[in-house]
Amino acid sequence: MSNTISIPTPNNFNFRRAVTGHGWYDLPPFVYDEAANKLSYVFYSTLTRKPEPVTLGEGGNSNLHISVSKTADPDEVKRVVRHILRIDEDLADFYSTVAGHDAFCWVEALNAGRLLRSGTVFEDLVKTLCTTNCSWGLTKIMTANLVAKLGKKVSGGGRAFPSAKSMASKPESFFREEIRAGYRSPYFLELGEAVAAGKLDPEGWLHSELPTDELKKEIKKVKGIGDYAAENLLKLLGRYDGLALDSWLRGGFYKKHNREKACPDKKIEKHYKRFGKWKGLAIWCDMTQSWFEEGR
DNA sequence: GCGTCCAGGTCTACC
DNA sequence: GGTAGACCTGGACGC
Repeated sequence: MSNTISIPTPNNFNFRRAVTGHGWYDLPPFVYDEAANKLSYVFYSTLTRKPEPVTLGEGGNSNLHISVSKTADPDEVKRVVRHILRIDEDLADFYSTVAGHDAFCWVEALNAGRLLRSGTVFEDLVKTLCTTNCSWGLTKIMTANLVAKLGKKVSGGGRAFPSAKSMASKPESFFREEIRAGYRSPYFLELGEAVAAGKLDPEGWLHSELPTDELKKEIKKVKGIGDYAAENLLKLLGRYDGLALDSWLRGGFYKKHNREKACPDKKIEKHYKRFGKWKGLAIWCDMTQSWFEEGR
């Protein structure tokens, strides 16, 4: 790497919180150096037709510094980085929605609410599938295996997330035995084949004009994607209408708002209903408040 | 070291 | 629409 690109960031943008406000930074090909506050990532360039490593860090004066290879296309790098860190996402309406609620007064002050996402919707979809019905530890194992065993290698080290084509080229047994995906194995293969054949276009969901309910139905057509997974992906697409309830969020809600007792999901829905289309982001901020208090 | 149990979200069959 | 059981893994636990 020898070129440095700078891009300006909004006033309410905090690099460390934009990276660590969501667990994705812990999944390859992301590598986060907490001490240096630098985030490395490898994306597959559609222009140079090869994996391009980037390293992001704060540059001062509201700028983000990006270290890239000499061969990388600067405009493509900027586009990918802006997408990953959601630099162009306008959270003003979210901040004004939560501003009137005492428990959320910290949210805007600490620039919370930017959820790190991958370079492509396909990558986020596969990673979301890796989060279903398993521990975070197993999610990391499956993601690491996918990158290590199927991702295109960078000459200087590191790998990109595998393409749909490379996933489609492997038998189901590969996902079962090498990725440790278990019963999800046929789902990975089916997804890779559908995207590689052009029958499914996850990237199109990013700018879909479908109402969220309709888009959720489309996303749920992917085998292995249910309510939680679809709503989680919708959050990464910038739609926060759904809570994406999983056991971790439910447990956090019981602890914080229900005297550590389990309750029906409807009660959780009712609690966040006041935040309207932002309720999915509101519950995420509410449940991760301690992360910010710990200095993330 | 081995066996057992559990958590985790979705699918399918069934009512 | 709601429910039960199966799916599969890693980790915790007891022996």
